[in-house]
Amino acid sequence: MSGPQGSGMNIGEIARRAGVSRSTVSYALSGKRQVSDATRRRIQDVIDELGYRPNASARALAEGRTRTIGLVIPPASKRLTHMQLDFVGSVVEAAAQVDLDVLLSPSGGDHDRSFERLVSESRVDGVLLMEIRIEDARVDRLRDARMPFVGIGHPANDPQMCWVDIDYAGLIGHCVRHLADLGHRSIALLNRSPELVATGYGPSHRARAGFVRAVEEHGLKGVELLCGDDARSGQECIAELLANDPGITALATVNEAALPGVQRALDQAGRSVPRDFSITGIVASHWAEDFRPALTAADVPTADMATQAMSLLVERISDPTAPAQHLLMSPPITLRHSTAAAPVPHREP
Amino acid sequence: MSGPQGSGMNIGEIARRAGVSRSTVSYALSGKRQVSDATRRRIQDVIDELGYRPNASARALAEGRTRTIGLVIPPASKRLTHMQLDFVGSVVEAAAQVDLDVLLSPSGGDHDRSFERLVSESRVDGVLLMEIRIEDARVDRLRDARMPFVGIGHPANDPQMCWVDIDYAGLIGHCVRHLADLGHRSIALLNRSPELVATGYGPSHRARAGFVRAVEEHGLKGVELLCGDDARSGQECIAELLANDPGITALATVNEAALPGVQRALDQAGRSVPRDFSITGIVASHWAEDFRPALTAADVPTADMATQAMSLLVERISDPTAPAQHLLMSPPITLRHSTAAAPVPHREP
DNA sequence: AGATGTAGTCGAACCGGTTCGCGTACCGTA
DNA sequence: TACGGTACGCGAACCGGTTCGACTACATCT
Repeated sequence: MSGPQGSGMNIGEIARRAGVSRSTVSYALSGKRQVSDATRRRIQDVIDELGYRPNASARALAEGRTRTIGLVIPPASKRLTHMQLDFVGSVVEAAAQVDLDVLLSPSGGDHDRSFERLVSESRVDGVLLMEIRIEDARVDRLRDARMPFVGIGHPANDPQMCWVDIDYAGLIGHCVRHLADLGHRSIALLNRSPELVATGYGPSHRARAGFVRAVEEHGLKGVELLCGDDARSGQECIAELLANDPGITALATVNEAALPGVQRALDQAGRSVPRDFSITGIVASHWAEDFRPALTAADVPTADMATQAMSLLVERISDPTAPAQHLLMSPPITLRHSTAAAPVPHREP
Repeated sequence: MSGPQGSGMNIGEIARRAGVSRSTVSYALSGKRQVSDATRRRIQDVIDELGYRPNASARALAEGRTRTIGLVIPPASKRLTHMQLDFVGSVVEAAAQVDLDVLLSPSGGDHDRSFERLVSESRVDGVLLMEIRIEDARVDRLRDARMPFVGIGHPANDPQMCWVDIDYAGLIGHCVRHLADLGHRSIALLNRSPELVATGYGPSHRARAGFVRAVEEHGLKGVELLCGDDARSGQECIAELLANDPGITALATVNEAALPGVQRALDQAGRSVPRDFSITGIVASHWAEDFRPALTAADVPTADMATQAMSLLVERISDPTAPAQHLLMSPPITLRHSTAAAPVPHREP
């Protein structure tokens, strides 16, 4: 019934009460050797009666694995985006599916105590690394320590590393093409904050690259906006855009948190979506559906990514020498109601 | 330099290379007994050279504590609110401050494997329990297992339990008084989702109680709205409210996630804030500042709460017999720009 | 000089599991 | 009846730390 905290509740005690040796109890529990039905039942009865659960630390010490993985998240000071939050939730759920626990480590800087504990004290069997920068010292640190890990996102060209990522460049390319097909000639990219971009945040750089390339390919005019990850910044950014570049008729965004502000700025400028202005981008699906009108966008499949990353990690833990795998996900653009044909240009008479 | 994963890197190896016994290395590291400067230096040199870090499981087993706490969060399926997210971040940060790691356990239901592991396998030294319901089996389970824990939120009257919470009833009372002082006579409470309220979610019930009481005290008309935790629901809710009860001139909210929708509904109805309609409530500060106009609201001090909860937990871990403490936080209402004097009633001639 | 104290170190036991090698009882078979 | 195989269980070693008691060498006090 109750927990094993207080009293001397351990495998030896179970063994004593069941009249067998400690090893027999262990085997009865793990099934790694045969134990007679009668004995097993007797042991099980004692266990059920006392509510015994094996001590995790002792087991980890003996087995040489902790049944725990580390999840390295951006530090709390930089507020997590909703997408990241979703991802954390999905990871925890995916881990629970395979009976793994998740240890959280907030680490942006490189010489982080919590991160160091993770890699060097055998606290976890493997690590999921979020918000990887294009040059990222933590990747080297993990490799150095021979700690199995999978990146959520990927650094610059590193074929030995295992990761799952979203194809920001390709997806933004699709968004641009979609807008071009609708007749838009001048469009903007709403990117993340200048600080984040400056640290070499992969998705921002790749979104930019995809944008520049696609804009060129379709012969469009393109403007990139660096915008803080909050509604206020979004409002300011878009207000400024509309003032300076009134010819812009569409927006592709990778900055979800700014969306409420985008909406306000458009409202204030009297631009109605999608009649006067189209919006699309890469957005977690519930944000897309929270927007009015619902956003036509590439829905980030956070749950999928988490599951994939987890199974990659599990595989990597069981066989660290296996060849590295990369998964570049490219979810389709879901058509909703925020994009439409470009407005007919207002010609001066 | 590198980590201790691969090779036989343990305290015995350090001892051998430094030419001392294992216990001496242990004492040199912990400082629990005197070790001569010369020896200590020699040991430290070896450690630095090899990059040794003690194995966490072994240490936990020997010391009888894991230096890890569990954070029980609502399951991922129910999307976490921004406030909860903030809180998770703050907790992790507060834990890092005192060199504790955080193990995440998503658990809403009662017979959760991950939760059970937490309480019964000695995986953590203590637990922080989020989203406590008014009747909550997990509280009993933790007490049963003699696991030190602190609630974020509190169940019905339970003086032995240790918790930190926000004074929803009192704060909503303050909000109502603030609105009454401004001359509003008909106001609404924007509460959380019907499902959540049905499960006996404390804050919702206490907010309701505080609202009902204050409305009565000030002789106002009050309407309670149960509203899903997302912008869409917020929009529908408020649209309906404005249609059915056009006399309502102000809103107190405990539902942050619905705010963007609230804004849209008011815009569509042509009500301008704060001229035609006032809004206040209990809101994480950055949401309050993301709103336009910025919200006059009681800012939830998530970082504070996390720090307080953490220190309570640390204390409880070191002395489980200490008397239980409760902390009912009541942050002041920050005056911003979303409330103003009630509009002059439109009299029919 | 002998008694006393103290700083520094060692060896062994312990934390609570897992795993390996071996012994024994019982089975069927030659 | 002797033999080999199998099913079952035991004891001991091990995982990598911490901690306690004891021992040594040397300084101090009387």
